[in-house]
Amino acid sequence: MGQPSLMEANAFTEAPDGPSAAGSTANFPLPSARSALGGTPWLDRVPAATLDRLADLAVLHRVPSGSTLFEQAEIPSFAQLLVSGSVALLGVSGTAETLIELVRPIDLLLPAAVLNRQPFLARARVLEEAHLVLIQAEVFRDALATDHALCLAVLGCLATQFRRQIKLAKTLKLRSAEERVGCYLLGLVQEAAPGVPVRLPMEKRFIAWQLGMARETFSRVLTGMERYGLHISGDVVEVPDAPPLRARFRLDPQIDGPEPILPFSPRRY
Amino acid sequence: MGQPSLMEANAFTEAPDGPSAAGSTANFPLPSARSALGGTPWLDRVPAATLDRLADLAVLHRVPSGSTLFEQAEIPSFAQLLVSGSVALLGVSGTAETLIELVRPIDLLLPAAVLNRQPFLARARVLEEAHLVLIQAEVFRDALATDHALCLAVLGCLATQFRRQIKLAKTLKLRSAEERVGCYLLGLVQEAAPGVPVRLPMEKRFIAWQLGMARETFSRVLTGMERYGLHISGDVVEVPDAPPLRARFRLDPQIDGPEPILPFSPRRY
DNA sequence: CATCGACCTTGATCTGGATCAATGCTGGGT
DNA sequence: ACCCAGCATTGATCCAGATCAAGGTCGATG
Repeated sequence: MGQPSLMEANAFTEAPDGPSAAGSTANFPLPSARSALGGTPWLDRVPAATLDRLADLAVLHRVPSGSTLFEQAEIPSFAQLLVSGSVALLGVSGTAETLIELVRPIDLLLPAAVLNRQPFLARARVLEEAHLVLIQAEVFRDALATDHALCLAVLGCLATQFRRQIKLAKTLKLRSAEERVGCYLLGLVQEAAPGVPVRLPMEKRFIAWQLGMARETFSRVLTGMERYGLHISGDVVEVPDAPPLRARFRLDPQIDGPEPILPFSPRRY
Repeated sequence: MGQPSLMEANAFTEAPDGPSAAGSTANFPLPSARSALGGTPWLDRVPAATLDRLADLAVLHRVPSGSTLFEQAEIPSFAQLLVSGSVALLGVSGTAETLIELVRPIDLLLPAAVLNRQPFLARARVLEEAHLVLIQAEVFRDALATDHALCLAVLGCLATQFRRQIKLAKTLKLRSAEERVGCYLLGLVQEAAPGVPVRLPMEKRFIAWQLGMARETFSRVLTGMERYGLHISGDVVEVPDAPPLRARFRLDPQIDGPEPILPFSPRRY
Protein backbone atom coordinates (compact mmCIF):
# COMPACT_ATOMS: atom_id res chain seq x y z
CA MET A 1 0.00 0.00 0.00
CA GLY A 2 1.92 2.96 -1.21
CA GLN A 3 1.28 6.40 0.10
CA PRO A 4 -1.06 8.11 -2.26
CA SER A 5 0.39 11.11 -3.93
CA LEU A 6 -1.54 14.20 -3.12
CA MET A 7 -1.64 14.97 -6.78
CA GLU A 8 -4.12 12.33 -7.65
CA ALA A 9 -6.17 12.95 -4.59
CA ASN A 10 -8.82 14.69 -6.59
CA ALA A 11 -11.16 11.87 -5.80
CA PHE A 12 -11.36 13.57 -2.47
CA THR A 13 -14.84 14.32 -1.37
CA GLU A 14 -15.67 16.37 1.61
CA ALA A 15 -19.08 15.97 3.09
CA PRO A 16 -19.21 16.72 6.80
CA ASP A 17 -22.75 15.49 6.77
CA GLY A 18 -24.47 13.38 4.23
CA PRO A 19 -23.36 10.86 1.73
CA SER A 20 -20.12 11.35 0.02
CA ALA A 21 -21.19 10.82 -3.50
CA ALA A 22 -19.04 12.34 -6.12
CA GLY A 23 -19.46 12.25 -9.81
CA SER A 24 -15.77 11.77 -10.04
CA THR A 25 -14.04 10.90 -13.24
CA ALA A 26 -12.75 7.45 -13.96
CA ASN A 27 -9.92 5.97 -11.95
CA PHE A 28 -6.50 7.45 -12.12
CA PRO A 29 -3.27 5.56 -12.49
CA LEU A 30 -1.39 5.04 -9.32
CA PRO A 31 -2.78 4.54 -5.88
CA SER A 32 -5.97 3.61 -7.60
CA ALA A 33 -9.05 1.82 -6.51
CA ARG A 34 -7.80 -1.15 -8.44
CA SER A 35 -4.46 -1.35 -6.72
CA ALA A 36 -6.12 -0.98 -3.34
CA LEU A 37 -8.32 -3.97 -4.09
CA GLY A 38 -5.36 -5.89 -5.36
CA GLY A 39 -3.50 -5.13 -2.15
CA THR A 40 -6.19 -6.47 0.10
CA PRO A 41 -5.00 -9.75 1.58
CA TRP A 42 -8.39 -11.24 2.18
CA LEU A 43 -9.32 -10.68 -1.45
CA ASP A 44 -6.32 -12.55 -2.75
CA ARG A 45 -8.29 -15.49 -4.09
CA VAL A 46 -10.65 -13.33 -6.05
CA PRO A 47 -9.94 -13.44 -9.78
CA ALA A 48 -8.33 -10.35 -11.23
CA ALA A 49 -11.19 -9.95 -13.67
CA THR A 50 -13.62 -9.51 -10.82
CA LEU A 51 -11.44 -6.98 -9.09
CA ASP A 52 -11.17 -5.12 -12.38
CA ARG A 53 -14.89 -5.07 -12.62
CA LEU A 54 -15.30 -3.81 -9.06
CA ALA A 55 -12.70 -1.14 -9.62
CA ASP A 56 -14.10 -0.06 -12.92
CA LEU A 57 -16.61 2.46 -11.63
CA ALA A 58 -15.03 2.77 -8.23
CA VAL A 59 -13.20 5.75 -6.86
CA LEU A 60 -10.53 6.12 -4.26
CA HIS A 61 -11.34 8.84 -1.76
CA ARG A 62 -9.20 10.60 0.72
CA VAL A 63 -11.34 11.80 3.58
CA PRO A 64 -10.14 14.09 6.34
CA SER A 65 -10.57 13.44 10.01
CA GLY A 66 -13.96 14.45 11.30
CA SER A 67 -15.91 13.86 8.10
CA THR A 68 -19.07 11.87 8.11
CA LEU A 69 -19.11 9.09 5.54
CA PHE A 70 -22.73 8.19 5.89
CA GLU A 71 -25.63 8.72 8.21
CA GLN A 72 -27.57 6.22 10.19
CA ALA A 73 -30.76 5.17 8.35
CA GLU A 74 -29.30 6.08 5.00
CA ILE A 75 -29.61 3.45 2.31
CA PRO A 76 -26.18 2.42 1.09
CA SER A 77 -25.11 3.70 -2.31
CA PHE A 78 -21.62 2.29 -2.04
CA ALA A 79 -19.70 -0.54 -0.56
CA GLN A 80 -16.87 1.23 1.21
CA LEU A 81 -13.51 -0.40 1.72
CA LEU A 82 -11.33 1.27 4.32
CA VAL A 83 -7.77 1.18 3.04
CA SER A 84 -6.03 3.36 5.59
CA GLY A 85 -6.90 5.53 8.56
CA SER A 86 -9.72 4.67 10.93
CA VAL A 87 -13.45 5.11 11.10
CA ALA A 88 -15.86 5.08 14.02
CA LEU A 89 -19.31 3.63 13.63
CA LEU A 90 -21.73 5.41 15.92
CA GLY A 91 -25.19 4.34 16.91
CA VAL A 92 -27.41 7.39 17.04
CA SER A 93 -30.57 8.07 18.96
CA GLY A 94 -31.72 11.63 19.03
CA THR A 95 -28.67 13.58 20.08
CA ALA A 96 -26.87 10.73 21.82
CA GLU A 97 -24.16 8.75 20.09
CA THR A 98 -22.57 5.52 21.12
CA LEU A 99 -19.62 3.77 19.61
CA ILE A 100 -20.55 0.55 17.86
CA GLU A 101 -17.27 -0.34 16.30
CA LEU A 102 -13.95 1.14 15.50
CA VAL A 103 -12.98 0.04 12.01
CA ARG A 104 -9.37 -0.35 11.00
CA PRO A 105 -7.94 -1.17 7.60
CA ILE A 106 -8.35 -3.16 5.51
CA ASP A 107 -12.02 -3.75 6.06
CA LEU A 108 -15.48 -3.08 4.72
CA LEU A 109 -17.78 -0.59 6.43
CA LEU A 110 -21.00 -2.29 7.45
CA PRO A 111 -21.17 -4.73 4.56
CA ALA A 112 -24.31 -6.21 6.07
CA ALA A 113 -26.33 -3.14 5.19
CA VAL A 114 -25.04 -3.12 1.64
CA LEU A 115 -25.71 -6.80 1.13
CA ASN A 116 -29.23 -6.74 2.46
CA ARG A 117 -30.09 -3.43 0.84
CA GLN A 118 -31.11 -2.13 4.23
CA PRO A 119 -30.49 1.20 5.94
CA PHE A 120 -27.24 1.65 7.82
CA LEU A 121 -27.70 1.14 11.53
CA ALA A 122 -24.95 3.57 12.37
CA ARG A 123 -23.29 6.79 11.36
CA ALA A 124 -19.70 6.58 10.12
CA ARG A 125 -17.23 9.25 11.12
CA VAL A 126 -13.60 9.40 10.14
CA LEU A 127 -11.27 9.48 13.12
CA GLU A 128 -7.91 9.41 11.42
CA GLU A 129 -7.67 10.61 7.85
CA ALA A 130 -8.89 7.77 5.74
CA HIS A 131 -8.54 6.38 2.27
CA LEU A 132 -11.56 4.53 1.02
CA VAL A 133 -12.50 2.68 -2.10
CA LEU A 134 -16.12 3.41 -2.98
CA ILE A 135 -17.77 0.74 -5.06
CA GLN A 136 -21.27 1.25 -6.38
CA ALA A 137 -23.57 -0.88 -4.30
CA GLU A 138 -25.21 -2.40 -7.34
CA VAL A 139 -21.90 -3.30 -8.85
CA PHE A 140 -20.80 -4.85 -5.62
CA ARG A 141 -23.89 -6.97 -5.29
CA ASP A 142 -23.79 -8.02 -8.91
CA ALA A 143 -20.22 -9.11 -8.49
CA LEU A 144 -21.13 -11.07 -5.39
CA ALA A 145 -23.92 -12.80 -7.24
CA THR A 146 -21.56 -13.65 -10.06
CA ASP A 147 -18.28 -14.49 -8.43
CA HIS A 148 -18.18 -17.28 -5.94
CA ALA A 149 -14.69 -16.47 -4.72
CA LEU A 150 -15.67 -12.91 -3.91
CA CYS A 151 -18.69 -14.21 -2.08
CA LEU A 152 -16.51 -16.44 0.07
CA ALA A 153 -14.12 -13.60 0.81
CA VAL A 154 -16.90 -11.29 1.94
CA LEU A 155 -18.39 -14.09 3.97
CA GLY A 156 -15.10 -14.41 5.81
CA CYS A 157 -14.89 -10.68 6.32
CA LEU A 158 -18.39 -10.46 7.69
CA ALA A 159 -17.87 -13.46 9.94
CA THR A 160 -14.87 -11.76 11.46
CA GLN A 161 -16.77 -8.55 12.00
CA PHE A 162 -19.48 -10.51 13.70
CA ARG A 163 -17.02 -12.13 16.05
CA ARG A 164 -15.42 -8.82 16.89
CA GLN A 165 -18.83 -7.47 17.75
CA ILE A 166 -19.46 -10.39 20.10
CA LYS A 167 -16.15 -9.83 21.79
CA LEU A 168 -16.97 -6.18 22.23
CA ALA A 169 -20.28 -7.00 23.82
CA LYS A 170 -18.64 -9.48 26.15
CA THR A 171 -15.96 -7.16 27.43
CA LEU A 172 -18.55 -4.49 28.08
CA LYS A 173 -20.95 -6.71 29.92
CA LEU A 174 -18.64 -9.04 31.77
CA ARG A 175 -15.91 -6.74 33.00
CA SER A 176 -15.63 -3.62 35.10
CA ALA A 177 -14.15 -0.44 33.72
CA GLU A 178 -10.89 -1.13 35.50
CA GLU A 179 -10.67 -4.62 34.08
CA ARG A 180 -11.32 -3.39 30.58
CA VAL A 181 -8.52 -0.86 30.86
CA GLY A 182 -6.20 -3.36 32.48
CA CYS A 183 -6.73 -5.94 29.77
CA TYR A 184 -6.44 -3.34 27.06
CA LEU A 185 -3.09 -2.15 28.38
CA LEU A 186 -1.89 -5.66 28.98
CA GLY A 187 -2.70 -6.46 25.39
CA LEU A 188 -0.79 -3.43 24.18
CA VAL A 189 2.19 -4.03 26.35
CA GLN A 190 2.73 -7.69 25.83
CA GLU A 191 3.11 -7.47 22.11
CA ALA A 192 6.13 -5.26 22.61
CA ALA A 193 9.48 -6.20 24.05
CA PRO A 194 9.38 -6.31 27.86
CA GLY A 195 10.59 -3.19 29.55
CA VAL A 196 10.27 -1.07 26.43
CA PRO A 197 7.87 1.82 26.88
CA VAL A 198 4.77 1.67 24.70
CA ARG A 199 2.75 4.56 23.44
CA LEU A 200 -1.00 4.64 23.24
CA PRO A 201 -2.12 4.12 19.67
CA MET A 202 -4.63 6.96 19.67
CA GLU A 203 -6.02 9.85 21.64
CA LYS A 204 -7.18 8.92 25.08
CA ARG A 205 -10.74 9.99 24.55
CA PHE A 206 -11.01 7.56 21.64
CA ILE A 207 -9.63 4.73 23.69
CA ALA A 208 -12.04 5.57 26.48
CA TRP A 209 -14.85 5.54 24.00
CA GLN A 210 -13.75 2.23 22.59
CA LEU A 211 -13.64 0.75 26.06
CA GLY A 212 -17.12 2.01 26.79
CA MET A 213 -16.48 4.56 29.51
CA ALA A 214 -16.35 8.30 30.04
CA ARG A 215 -13.00 9.99 29.43
CA GLU A 216 -12.89 11.03 33.07
CA THR A 217 -13.30 7.46 34.20
CA PHE A 218 -10.56 6.34 31.87
CA SER A 219 -8.28 9.00 33.21
CA ARG A 220 -8.89 8.03 36.82
CA VAL A 221 -8.48 4.35 36.14
CA LEU A 222 -5.21 5.01 34.34
CA THR A 223 -3.68 6.74 37.32
CA GLY A 224 -5.06 3.98 39.50
CA MET A 225 -3.03 1.46 37.51
CA GLU A 226 0.11 2.48 39.36
CA ARG A 227 -1.19 0.05 41.93
CA TYR A 228 -0.27 -2.74 39.55
CA GLY A 229 3.20 -1.51 38.74
CA LEU A 230 2.37 0.45 35.63
CA HIS A 231 3.31 4.03 35.00
CA ILE A 232 1.62 6.31 32.51
CA SER A 233 2.75 9.78 31.59
CA GLY A 234 1.25 11.48 28.61
CA ASP A 235 0.70 8.76 26.07
CA VAL A 236 3.64 6.66 27.16
CA VAL A 237 3.10 3.51 29.16
CA GLU A 238 5.95 2.01 31.11
CA VAL A 239 5.90 -1.35 32.78
CA PRO A 240 8.78 -1.64 35.18
CA ASP A 241 7.19 -4.71 36.67
CA ALA A 242 4.76 -6.82 34.68
CA PRO A 243 3.79 -9.69 37.02
CA PRO A 244 1.37 -7.76 39.27
CA LEU A 245 -0.46 -6.56 36.19
CA ARG A 246 -0.77 -10.04 34.81
CA ALA A 247 -1.83 -11.33 38.15
CA ARG A 248 -4.67 -8.87 38.41
CA PHE A 249 -5.89 -8.97 34.81
CA ARG A 250 -6.23 -12.19 32.94
CA LEU A 251 -6.49 -11.97 29.18
CA ASP A 252 -9.18 -14.20 27.82
CA PRO A 253 -8.66 -15.37 24.25
CA GLN A 254 -12.42 -15.51 23.86
CA ILE A 255 -12.57 -11.79 24.52
CA ASP A 256 -9.22 -10.16 23.94
CA GLY A 257 -7.57 -12.16 21.22
CA PRO A 258 -7.12 -10.55 17.82
CA GLU A 259 -9.76 -11.47 15.29
CA PRO A 260 -8.14 -11.29 11.88
CA ILE A 261 -10.01 -11.57 8.63
CA LEU A 262 -9.34 -15.05 7.33
CA PRO A 263 -9.46 -16.27 3.79
CA PHE A 264 -12.11 -18.92 3.56
CA SER A 265 -10.93 -22.45 3.09
CA PRO A 266 -13.11 -25.47 3.67
CA ARG A 267 -10.35 -27.65 5.09
CA ARG A 268 -7.30 -26.97 7.12
CA TYR A 269 -4.45 -26.39 4.69
CA MET B 1 -28.68 -22.45 36.73
CA GLY B 2 -32.04 -24.16 36.98
CA GLN B 3 -32.63 -26.94 34.61
CA PRO B 4 -35.92 -28.73 34.86
CA SER B 5 -35.04 -32.07 33.39
CA LEU B 6 -31.45 -32.66 34.22
CA MET B 7 -32.18 -36.33 33.86
CA GLU B 8 -31.91 -36.59 30.15
CA ALA B 9 -29.47 -33.79 30.07
CA ASN B 10 -28.19 -34.29 26.60
CA ALA B 11 -29.64 -34.63 23.22
CA PHE B 12 -30.53 -37.91 21.80
CA THR B 13 -30.02 -38.40 18.17
CA GLU B 14 -33.11 -38.94 16.23
CA ALA B 15 -32.14 -40.33 12.92
CA PRO B 16 -34.90 -39.38 10.55
CA ASP B 17 -36.53 -42.74 10.56
CA GLY B 18 -34.60 -45.90 11.08
CA PRO B 19 -32.13 -46.18 13.93
CA SER B 20 -29.18 -46.21 11.58
CA ALA B 21 -27.14 -43.17 10.80
CA ALA B 22 -26.70 -42.31 7.19
CA GLY B 23 -30.27 -42.09 6.13
CA SER B 24 -30.42 -39.91 3.08
CA THR B 25 -33.78 -41.57 2.84
CA ALA B 26 -36.08 -39.37 0.88
CA ASN B 27 -39.25 -37.72 2.06
CA PHE B 28 -40.67 -39.22 5.18
CA PRO B 29 -43.75 -38.01 6.90
CA LEU B 30 -41.79 -37.38 10.08
CA PRO B 31 -39.51 -34.38 10.03
CA SER B 32 -36.12 -35.30 8.71
CA ALA B 33 -32.98 -33.26 8.39
CA ARG B 34 -33.65 -33.02 4.70
CA SER B 35 -37.18 -31.76 5.04
CA ALA B 36 -36.07 -29.21 7.62
CA LEU B 37 -33.55 -27.83 5.17
CA GLY B 38 -36.11 -27.87 2.42
CA GLY B 39 -38.52 -25.97 4.63
CA THR B 40 -36.09 -23.16 5.38
CA PRO B 41 -37.24 -20.08 3.49
CA TRP B 42 -33.87 -18.44 3.20
CA LEU B 43 -32.43 -21.57 1.62
CA ASP B 44 -35.04 -21.65 -1.10
CA ARG B 45 -32.65 -20.75 -3.88
CA VAL B 46 -30.19 -23.45 -3.00
CA PRO B 47 -30.32 -26.37 -5.42
CA ALA B 48 -31.92 -29.51 -4.10
CA ALA B 49 -28.76 -31.46 -4.82
CA THR B 50 -26.83 -29.30 -2.37
CA LEU B 51 -29.46 -29.67 0.29
CA ASP B 52 -29.36 -33.42 -0.24
CA ARG B 53 -25.67 -33.35 0.24
CA LEU B 54 -25.91 -31.30 3.41
CA ALA B 55 -28.60 -33.56 4.76
CA ASP B 56 -26.80 -36.72 3.85
CA LEU B 57 -24.71 -37.05 6.99
CA ALA B 58 -26.83 -34.69 9.02
CA VAL B 59 -29.06 -35.62 11.90
CA LEU B 60 -32.11 -33.99 13.35
CA HIS B 61 -31.92 -33.63 17.11
CA ARG B 62 -34.57 -32.93 19.63
CA VAL B 63 -33.03 -31.25 22.62
CA PRO B 64 -34.81 -30.61 25.91
CA SER B 65 -34.90 -27.30 27.65
CA GLY B 66 -31.85 -26.64 29.78
CA SER B 67 -29.38 -28.64 27.71
CA THR B 68 -26.10 -27.17 26.64
CA LEU B 69 -25.45 -27.47 22.93
CA PHE B 70 -21.88 -26.37 23.00
CA GLU B 71 -19.42 -24.63 25.26
CA GLN B 72 -17.61 -21.39 24.79
CA ALA B 73 -14.10 -21.94 23.36
CA GLU B 74 -15.09 -25.26 21.84
CA ILE B 75 -14.16 -25.75 18.21
CA PRO B 76 -17.27 -26.33 16.13
CA SER B 77 -17.88 -29.84 14.91
CA PHE B 78 -21.25 -29.04 13.42
CA ALA B 79 -23.15 -26.30 11.78
CA GLN B 80 -26.36 -26.20 13.79
CA LEU B 81 -29.61 -25.07 12.28
CA LEU B 82 -32.30 -24.23 14.80
CA VAL B 83 -35.59 -25.43 13.40
CA SER B 84 -37.87 -24.91 16.37
CA GLY B 85 -37.65 -23.84 20.01
CA SER B 86 -35.18 -21.24 21.19
CA VAL B 87 -31.56 -21.09 22.22
CA ALA B 88 -29.65 -18.60 24.34
CA LEU B 89 -26.07 -17.75 23.50
CA LEU B 90 -24.19 -16.84 26.65
CA GLY B 91 -20.86 -15.15 26.96
CA VAL B 92 -18.94 -16.75 29.78
CA SER B 93 -16.19 -15.40 31.97
CA GLY B 94 -15.34 -17.46 35.01
CA THR B 95 -18.68 -18.06 36.66
CA ALA B 96 -20.48 -15.07 35.18
CA GLU B 97 -22.73 -15.42 32.16
CA THR B 98 -24.19 -12.76 29.98
CA LEU B 99 -26.72 -13.11 27.23
CA ILE B 100 -25.30 -12.43 23.80
CA GLU B 101 -28.20 -13.38 21.66
CA LEU B 102 -31.46 -15.17 21.80
CA VAL B 103 -31.78 -17.31 18.71
CA ARG B 104 -35.15 -18.15 17.22
CA PRO B 105 -35.97 -20.40 14.30
CA ILE B 106 -35.05 -20.78 11.57
CA ASP B 107 -31.49 -19.71 12.00
CA LEU B 108 -27.92 -20.93 12.27
CA LEU B 109 -26.13 -20.93 15.62
CA LEU B 110 -22.98 -18.84 15.40
CA PRO B 111 -22.17 -19.60 11.78
CA ALA B 112 -19.20 -17.25 12.01
CA ALA B 113 -17.31 -19.68 14.22
CA VAL B 114 -18.04 -22.58 11.91
CA LEU B 115 -17.00 -20.66 8.81
CA ASN B 116 -13.75 -19.37 10.22
CA ARG B 117 -12.92 -22.61 11.99
CA GLN B 118 -12.54 -20.68 15.20
CA PRO B 119 -13.67 -21.42 18.75
CA PHE B 120 -17.21 -20.48 19.72
CA LEU B 121 -17.30 -17.21 21.62
CA ALA B 122 -20.34 -18.26 23.58
CA ARG B 123 -22.07 -21.15 25.25
CA ALA B 124 -25.38 -22.29 23.78
CA ARG B 125 -28.18 -23.33 26.08
CA VAL B 126 -31.61 -24.47 25.04
CA LEU B 127 -34.38 -22.35 26.52
CA GLU B 128 -37.42 -23.90 24.92
CA GLU B 129 -37.20 -27.47 23.68
CA ALA B 130 -35.45 -27.28 20.37
CA HIS B 131 -35.14 -29.18 17.13
CA LEU B 132 -31.82 -28.80 15.42
CA VAL B 133 -30.25 -30.04 12.24
CA LEU B 134 -26.61 -30.90 12.86
CA ILE B 135 -24.46 -30.76 9.77
CA GLN B 136 -20.84 -31.84 9.92
CA ALA B 137 -18.74 -28.71 9.86
CA GLU B 138 -16.52 -30.05 7.09
CA VAL B 139 -19.48 -30.95 4.97
CA PHE B 140 -20.95 -27.54 5.51
CA ARG B 141 -17.79 -25.74 4.55
CA ASP B 142 -17.24 -27.96 1.52
CA ALA B 143 -20.73 -27.23 0.37
CA LEU B 144 -20.15 -23.52 0.81
CA ALA B 145 -17.00 -23.70 -1.22
CA THR B 146 -18.80 -25.57 -3.94
CA ASP B 147 -22.22 -24.02 -4.13
CA HIS B 148 -22.49 -20.37 -4.85
CA ALA B 149 -26.19 -20.17 -4.03
CA LEU B 150 -25.62 -21.65 -0.59
CA CYS B 151 -22.83 -19.18 -0.06
CA LEU B 152 -25.14 -16.28 -0.85
CA ALA B 153 -27.83 -17.63 1.44
CA VAL B 154 -25.45 -17.96 4.36
CA LEU B 155 -24.09 -14.53 3.63
CA GLY B 156 -27.58 -13.13 3.96
CA CYS B 157 -28.15 -15.04 7.16
CA LEU B 158 -24.94 -13.83 8.70
CA ALA B 159 -25.58 -10.26 7.61
CA THR B 160 -28.90 -10.34 9.37
CA GLN B 161 -27.37 -11.75 12.53
CA PHE B 162 -24.81 -9.00 12.43
CA ARG B 163 -27.47 -6.36 12.16
CA ARG B 164 -29.43 -7.86 15.02
CA GLN B 165 -26.33 -7.74 17.13
CA ILE B 166 -25.85 -4.06 16.35
CA LYS B 167 -29.42 -3.33 17.27
CA LEU B 168 -28.96 -5.16 20.53
CA ALA B 169 -25.90 -3.15 21.37
CA LYS B 170 -27.68 0.07 20.56
CA THR B 171 -30.70 -0.56 22.70
CA LEU B 172 -28.46 -1.47 25.60
CA LYS B 173 -26.22 1.52 25.32
CA LEU B 174 -28.61 4.23 24.22
CA ARG B 175 -31.68 3.56 26.33
CA SER B 176 -32.53 3.31 29.99
CA ALA B 177 -34.03 0.16 31.45
CA GLU B 178 -37.47 1.72 31.44
CA GLU B 179 -37.18 2.71 27.80
CA ARG B 180 -36.07 -0.74 26.81
CA VAL B 181 -39.05 -2.29 28.52
CA GLY B 182 -41.42 0.30 27.13
CA CYS B 183 -40.27 -0.22 23.58
CA TYR B 184 -40.31 -3.96 23.99
CA LEU B 185 -43.92 -3.91 25.17
CA LEU B 186 -44.92 -1.40 22.57
CA GLY B 187 -43.49 -3.68 19.93
CA LEU B 188 -45.41 -6.63 21.31
CA VAL B 189 -48.64 -4.80 21.67
CA GLN B 190 -48.82 -3.04 18.38
CA GLU B 191 -48.62 -6.14 16.27
CA ALA B 192 -51.84 -7.34 17.87
CA ALA B 193 -55.31 -5.92 17.46
CA PRO B 194 -55.80 -2.84 19.63
CA GLY B 195 -57.47 -3.49 22.93
CA VAL B 196 -56.86 -7.21 22.80
CA PRO B 197 -54.76 -8.43 25.72
CA VAL B 198 -51.36 -9.79 24.78
CA ARG B 199 -49.36 -12.37 26.65
CA LEU B 200 -45.67 -12.25 27.18
CA PRO B 201 -43.96 -14.67 24.82
CA MET B 202 -41.70 -16.18 27.46
CA GLU B 203 -40.87 -16.29 31.13
CA LYS B 204 -40.20 -12.90 32.60
CA ARG B 205 -36.70 -13.69 33.70
CA PHE B 206 -35.79 -14.50 30.11
CA ILE B 207 -37.24 -11.26 28.87
CA ALA B 208 -35.38 -9.36 31.55
CA TRP B 209 -32.23 -11.10 30.51
CA GLN B 210 -32.82 -10.28 26.88
CA LEU B 211 -33.38 -6.64 27.76
CA GLY B 212 -30.17 -6.56 29.74
CA MET B 213 -31.41 -6.01 33.27
CA ALA B 214 -31.90 -7.88 36.52
CA ARG B 215 -35.23 -9.65 36.96
CA GLU B 216 -36.02 -7.43 39.93
CA THR B 217 -35.53 -4.32 37.85
CA PHE B 218 -37.76 -5.71 35.14
CA SER B 219 -40.45 -6.46 37.67
CA ARG B 220 -40.33 -2.98 39.14
CA VAL B 221 -40.34 -1.31 35.77
CA LEU B 222 -43.32 -3.40 34.70
CA THR B 223 -45.45 -2.23 37.58
CA GLY B 224 -44.25 1.29 36.91
CA MET B 225 -45.72 1.08 33.43
CA GLU B 226 -49.19 1.66 34.82
CA ARG B 227 -48.17 5.28 34.64
CA TYR B 228 -48.47 5.01 30.88
CA GLY B 229 -51.84 3.33 30.81
CA LEU B 230 -50.65 -0.22 30.66
CA HIS B 231 -51.75 -2.97 32.97
CA ILE B 232 -49.85 -6.19 33.57
CA SER B 233 -51.08 -9.10 35.62
CA GLY B 234 -49.23 -12.35 35.42
CA ASP B 235 -48.10 -12.68 31.86
CA VAL B 236 -51.00 -10.79 30.36
CA VAL B 237 -50.56 -7.26 29.14
CA GLU B 238 -53.57 -5.05 28.67
CA VAL B 239 -53.53 -1.68 27.01
CA PRO B 240 -56.74 0.14 27.73
CA ASP B 241 -55.18 3.31 26.45
CA ALA B 242 -52.31 3.23 24.00
CA PRO B 243 -51.51 6.89 23.25
CA PRO B 244 -49.63 7.71 26.46
CA LEU B 245 -47.43 4.71 25.90
CA ARG B 246 -46.65 5.75 22.37
CA ALA B 247 -46.05 9.27 23.50
CA ARG B 248 -43.49 8.20 26.05
CA PHE B 249 -41.67 5.53 24.03
CA ARG B 250 -40.81 6.04 20.44
CA LEU B 251 -39.94 2.98 18.44
CA ASP B 252 -36.90 3.51 16.31
CA PRO B 253 -36.75 1.37 13.18
CA GLN B 254 -32.97 1.46 13.44
CA ILE B 255 -33.22 -0.29 16.79
CA ASP B 256 -36.54 -2.01 17.20
CA GLY B 257 -37.61 -3.05 13.74
CA PRO B 258 -37.63 -6.72 12.90
CA GLU B 259 -34.55 -7.93 11.09
CA PRO B 260 -35.62 -10.83 8.92
CA ILE B 261 -33.25 -13.09 7.05
CA LEU B 262 -33.45 -12.02 3.45
CA PRO B 263 -32.68 -14.04 0.39
CA PHE B 264 -29.84 -12.38 -1.41
CA SER B 265 -30.65 -10.67 -4.66
CA PRO B 266 -28.36 -8.22 -6.32
CA ARG B 267 -31.12 -5.98 -7.62
CA ARG B 268 -34.51 -5.08 -6.38
CA TYR B 269 -36.93 -7.56 -7.92
C1' DC C 1 -55.18 -30.36 51.54
C1' DA C 2 -50.55 -29.58 52.94
C1' DT C 3 -45.97 -29.33 51.08
C1' DC C 4 -42.57 -28.10 47.96
C1' DG C 5 -40.17 -25.84 44.42
C1' DA C 6 -40.08 -22.29 40.74
C1' DC C 7 -41.03 -17.92 39.87
C1' DC C 8 -42.20 -13.37 40.80
C1' DT C 9 -42.63 -9.21 43.69
C1' DT C 10 -41.36 -5.79 47.03
C1' DG C 11 -38.40 -3.35 50.09
C1' DA C 12 -33.84 -1.67 51.68
C1' DT C 13 -29.29 -0.74 50.65
C1' DC C 14 -25.07 -0.15 48.01
C1' DT C 15 -22.03 1.29 44.40
C1' DG C 16 -19.74 1.82 39.77
C1' DG C 17 -19.43 4.97 36.87
C1' DA C 18 -21.65 9.16 34.77
C1' DT C 19 -22.04 13.92 35.15
C1' DC C 20 -20.89 18.57 36.42
C1' DA C 21 -17.44 21.87 37.26
C1' DA C 22 -13.00 23.83 37.55
C1' DT C 23 -8.16 23.78 36.61
C1' DG C 24 -3.85 22.31 34.11
C1' DC C 25 -1.25 21.31 30.11
C1' DT C 26 0.29 21.77 25.32
C1' DG C 27 0.88 23.21 20.79
C1' DG C 28 -0.15 26.24 16.95
C1' DG C 29 -1.09 30.81 15.01
C1' DT C 30 -0.35 35.94 14.67
C1' DA D 1 6.05 35.63 23.55
C1' DC D 2 1.34 35.67 24.12
C1' DC D 3 -3.22 33.86 23.58
C1' DC D 4 -6.53 30.51 22.54
C1' DA D 5 -8.51 26.00 21.60
C1' DG D 6 -8.52 21.18 22.62
C1' DC D 7 -7.49 17.70 25.43
C1' DA D 8 -6.46 15.75 30.03
C1' DT D 9 -6.77 15.69 34.94
C1' DT D 10 -8.96 16.18 39.43
C1' DG D 11 -12.58 16.78 42.72
C1' DA D 12 -17.47 16.65 44.20
C1' DT D 13 -21.87 14.91 43.57
C1' DC D 14 -25.52 12.04 41.88
C1' DC D 15 -28.24 8.22 40.34
C1' DA D 16 -29.77 4.07 37.63
C1' DG D 17 -29.69 -0.19 38.40
C1' DA D 18 -27.50 -4.21 40.87
C1' DT D 19 -27.57 -6.78 44.88
C1' DC D 20 -29.25 -8.66 49.16
C1' DA D 21 -33.08 -10.28 51.72
C1' DA D 22 -37.74 -11.51 52.71
C1' DG D 23 -42.29 -12.64 51.51
C1' DG D 24 -45.95 -13.92 48.02
C1' DT D 25 -48.21 -16.74 44.34
C1' DC D 26 -49.20 -20.64 41.81
C1' DG D 27 -49.19 -25.22 40.14
C1' DA D 28 -47.71 -29.86 40.69
C1' DT D 29 -47.33 -33.87 43.74
C1' DG D 30 -47.87 -37.17 47.51
